[in-house]
Amino acid sequence: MDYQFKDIEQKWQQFWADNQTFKAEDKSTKPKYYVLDMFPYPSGAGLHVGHPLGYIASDIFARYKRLKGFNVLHPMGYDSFGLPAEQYAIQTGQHPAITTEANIATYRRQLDQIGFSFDWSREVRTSSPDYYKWTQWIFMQLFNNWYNKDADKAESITKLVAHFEVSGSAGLNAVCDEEAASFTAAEWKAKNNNEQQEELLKYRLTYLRESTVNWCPALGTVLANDEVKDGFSERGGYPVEQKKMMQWSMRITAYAERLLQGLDKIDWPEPLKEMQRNWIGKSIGASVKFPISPSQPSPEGRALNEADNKVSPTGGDLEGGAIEVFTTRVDTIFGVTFLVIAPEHELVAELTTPAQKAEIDAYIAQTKKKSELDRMADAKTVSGAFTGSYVINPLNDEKVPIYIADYVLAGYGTGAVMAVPSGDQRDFLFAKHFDLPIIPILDTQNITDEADPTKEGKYINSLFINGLVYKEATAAVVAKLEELGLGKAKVNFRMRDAIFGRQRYWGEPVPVYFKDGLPHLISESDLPLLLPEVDKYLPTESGEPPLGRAEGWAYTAPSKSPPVGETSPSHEAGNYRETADPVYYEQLKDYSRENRNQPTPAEDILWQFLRKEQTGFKFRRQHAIDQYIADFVSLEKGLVIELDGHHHRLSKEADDARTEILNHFGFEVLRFANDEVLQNPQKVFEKVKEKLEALPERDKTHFIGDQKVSPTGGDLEGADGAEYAYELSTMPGWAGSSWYWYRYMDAHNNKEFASKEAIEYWKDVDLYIGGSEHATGHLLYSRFWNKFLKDLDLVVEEEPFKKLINQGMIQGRSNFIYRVFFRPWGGELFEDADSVKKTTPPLFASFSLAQKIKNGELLSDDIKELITEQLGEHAADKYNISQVAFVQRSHVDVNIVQNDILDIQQFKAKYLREYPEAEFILEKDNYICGHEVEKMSKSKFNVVNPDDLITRYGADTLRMYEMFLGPLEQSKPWNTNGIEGVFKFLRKFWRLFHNEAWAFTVSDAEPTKAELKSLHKIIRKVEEDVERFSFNTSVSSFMIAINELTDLKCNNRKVLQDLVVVLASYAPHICEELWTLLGNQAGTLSYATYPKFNPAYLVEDEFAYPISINGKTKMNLNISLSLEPKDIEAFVLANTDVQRYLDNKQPKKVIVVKGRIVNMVI
RNA sequence: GCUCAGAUGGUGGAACUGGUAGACACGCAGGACUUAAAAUCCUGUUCCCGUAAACGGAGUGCGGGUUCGAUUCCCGCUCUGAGUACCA
Repeated sequence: MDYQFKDIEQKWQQFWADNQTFKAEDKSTKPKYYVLDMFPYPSGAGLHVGHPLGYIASDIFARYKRLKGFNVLHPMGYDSFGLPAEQYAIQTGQHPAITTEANIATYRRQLDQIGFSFDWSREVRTSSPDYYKWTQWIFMQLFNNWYNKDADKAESITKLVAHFEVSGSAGLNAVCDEEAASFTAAEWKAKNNNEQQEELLKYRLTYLRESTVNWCPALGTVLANDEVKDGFSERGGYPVEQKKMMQWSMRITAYAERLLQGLDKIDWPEPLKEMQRNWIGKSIGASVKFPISPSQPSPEGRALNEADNKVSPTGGDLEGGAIEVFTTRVDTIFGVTFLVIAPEHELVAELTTPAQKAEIDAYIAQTKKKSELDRMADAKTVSGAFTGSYVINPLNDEKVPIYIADYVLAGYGTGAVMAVPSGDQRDFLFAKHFDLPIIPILDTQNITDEADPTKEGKYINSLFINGLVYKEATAAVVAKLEELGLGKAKVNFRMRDAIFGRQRYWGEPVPVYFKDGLPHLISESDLPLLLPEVDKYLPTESGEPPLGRAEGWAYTAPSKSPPVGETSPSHEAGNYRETADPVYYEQLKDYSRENRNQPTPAEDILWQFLRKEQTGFKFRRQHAIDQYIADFVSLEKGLVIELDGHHHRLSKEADDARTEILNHFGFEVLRFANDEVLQNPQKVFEKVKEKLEALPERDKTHFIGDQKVSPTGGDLEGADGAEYAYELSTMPGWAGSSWYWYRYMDAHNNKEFASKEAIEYWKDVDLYIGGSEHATGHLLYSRFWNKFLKDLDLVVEEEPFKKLINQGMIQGRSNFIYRVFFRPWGGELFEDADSVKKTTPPLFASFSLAQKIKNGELLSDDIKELITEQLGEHAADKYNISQVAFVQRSHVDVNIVQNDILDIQQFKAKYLREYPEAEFILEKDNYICGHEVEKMSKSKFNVVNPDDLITRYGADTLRMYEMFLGPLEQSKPWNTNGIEGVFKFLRKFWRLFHNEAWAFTVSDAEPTKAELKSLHKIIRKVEEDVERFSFNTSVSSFMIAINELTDLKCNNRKVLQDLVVVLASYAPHICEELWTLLGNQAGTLSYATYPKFNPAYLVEDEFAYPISINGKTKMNLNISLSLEPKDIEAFVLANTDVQRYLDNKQPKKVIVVKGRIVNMVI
């Protein structure tokens, strides 16, 4: 029978599934090998032809390793939490779990038909409770640990508490928040539980802290740095802004050095390692404190500082009297002529003198207006402002002015730099602009036009380092600074802690509840904390994450009532603490602050009337009451004023519910429409005044201290089994993918994330294949979590992925058609030409004709001639051919184009409605399409679906063709054109086993020398190629081998049987079929033995030496390989043809490389 | 700007440690079979000069260098792609 790929492939896929052929053994005497693919997010679009590229490569490798006698773990699963399913849920109301389930089914079907050798018994899904139970469990371990720098590893929080109890914060070398306080053991013991918890939170490896985050309003969530590209969200491309919020973070910075060092020990692509190094961004330098010159720190400075309700961080006040900078060139300290601090620097207000205040305020206002993008675009213009204050250079006592400028970033180093205009180009430009001195500090420096950052030469103008060279000078300066107690050598990292919370629904719930505003872990026995059902997948009306909608989303304390904590810290007094529901307090505080900072125009106007007690009563705006944020409220009178049309306002019912609750808490609600306020604010103001006068004092009995009303209506007070609200954020997408490779080792364990034995057997991933887009996300976080788990002795390897390969991106190859228009004027087609489009029947010109029309080489008359010639006598009549011709290009579905030739029949059927009565002007009887390489996407009609190709050619052909396309790591455009060649090859291979009548026929004769040579060549070649991941070249070699054996008319059983094993990892279905036809037991091929290469079969006794003259090959001569160079030289020189080339002259020199070449110099 | 990767026929690409540049495949051209088309098979196919062949010349982004010999090593440059960016 001819090669019936469809039947064969279905048969074997069924067989593998039924027999669990690829199930890895948990224990084995064989050596282990772990081949892992980056598991996919199951998107609704299904797989396109680019997705399986890496999977095919890893599958070939896994199958090859099985043949080489390894116990191979080759699993697959789904990274099934994520945004698209949730966005879809928001639009349609369909639960993300249902969408995800459906998408996974599609993925599974598509993966199965490619014939992968995955061990599906170990499948994982990050969104399955069995799985995310352990993601939550690992989160809990992170919460329960801190980083001890002395031990250089994570240690239990109980150990930290023990340290505090014995010696307070003294002698502790920990990675922690900057605000961590110093205290003695006695002070520690004097703290109450909440205060202690608050302090411990500053050390935990996952912690809650107010931090500047990337907020994406369109997605309604924060994003990690690696999820933001150029100021836009990676998913969806929405704008991202900076914002302060209470957020969960992961203290990945604790591992910065280990993450950096580990890169040297793993076999990863260099560019990828480089990206991680840049991301970690280690710079070695020094920190220096510049004492503030005692002249005249502004007395109003402090009063003007709005952030009064914040505790000033240590060292951030004038008592210490110094500004700390970080520099990588401490040797240039004598060249410092000014200091620059970030506009957001905490000392700005205090340093600003009254005389400079206006200028500084204006500058700050100006920078605030600039978006991140503007700031980047503006990089070249110099801007800044003088504060009026000075610091003292500690090494030469010079008075140095302090400026603010936005080229200094608040988030890096200390947010302050010492400016050395002679050595740094930005400082140089700044100095020129503000006319500040520029002092050369090295005798080799040339600073006439620009800064010279050289380290060469000897120091000048630099007191005690004059005459020294760079290394000596740096050491001397650091030593001096240390002596003075004003500086020390310091290492800085660019990497920030990773933001961990997401204000979204479809993710792992954080196993945390809040008590007295502090996070507490739930009990381990309550894991998994299941994702609750919600009515909608949107934020609540008060702006809380979707989980805020879940009913009863609260933790029931397992035993007796927890001790009632102290009331809020004093600096919160006078705020809305007393009216807000304490459970939501922290969150509400953030949202209300955000709202205050972004008032709507109507709010702004109304506020002008209500502020400063103009009504006779004090009003607060964006004030939290219970779970809501009121637009304006008078607490004395209990009057809430609400404006409609604020961005988070939803429906009438919601408003009514809100009014009811507010009434319940003793508030009257007054509502105004935005337009009312905008059109007649005076009238609104009068109404407010009237109402205030009519109202009695508010009844405050609802809010007494921390005695609270539960958000769900139940009464918490003092009862056993009291309820505390759960965290409302969920975990980010990278949580589940940061440890999944361990779950595959022991996927069904319900006692541990994976058993000790399983981890000790499988250890780590030997080969990991995936895209480089995960360089600073998944791959960095995974290394971080792995190191953490290693510190806890839960895993055995420091690095999770020994070898990693990035498969290249498959780009799309779009095809274009060219529509011809005629109209009275020429040039491009604009939108206004719609009428022309509609009234003219579609006429398309083949590619090169279209080019000629575009270039004016083919005019209307020529076109008419072509139409008449190709379409008939009067065909041209329906076009306005007397007018000027021009063309418009549009995408055409690549699936109806083959080798750039358009299938006109299919086109007419497909585009019947869009282009009725379409006509085509052909070249050489074909319609040739234009082409271009673009991203593969639906909108470009260039998506090639693997299903179609499998239907047409089969999975084996697809697998081999994807490999044949080019080197695995290289990005390349998809082009289906060559696939026929691979298909022909497989047919030819099938043919070897069959006679003319397609009957299976093999001979049992002894193989000939030539047959064995071909066979062993390919045995060796595939071995070499697979080991170095050069899959494309082995496909070529297979073709060569089959071509040779076809020429030899080989149907020798021994040769063919080995050949089947060699090809089996590339084209498993056809090989399984032939393997059984050869008389082997079905299904044994996957665990057969790879044939042993025998070099004896490749030994030649002659070699066709290339004979070259002056390096140019002239001819070949067959010479016995037993001849030594001397004899070869004599033999070659004796040859008459050689003599002819030499013109009978004696060559100056003859080079003979045995088995390679003969070269003569004349 | 910085860092990294890359540049070879009409196309995808091969040439592994410096040793016959263009393997393998697509495409194209010609031919066989066929009433015809498809499919299949055969031959040719880097470019230039030459009627064809023999033969000759050029040739791996550009310019130089090392070498008997360079796609491969070194120096300088151009272009393309990726990452990153006032990081002190």
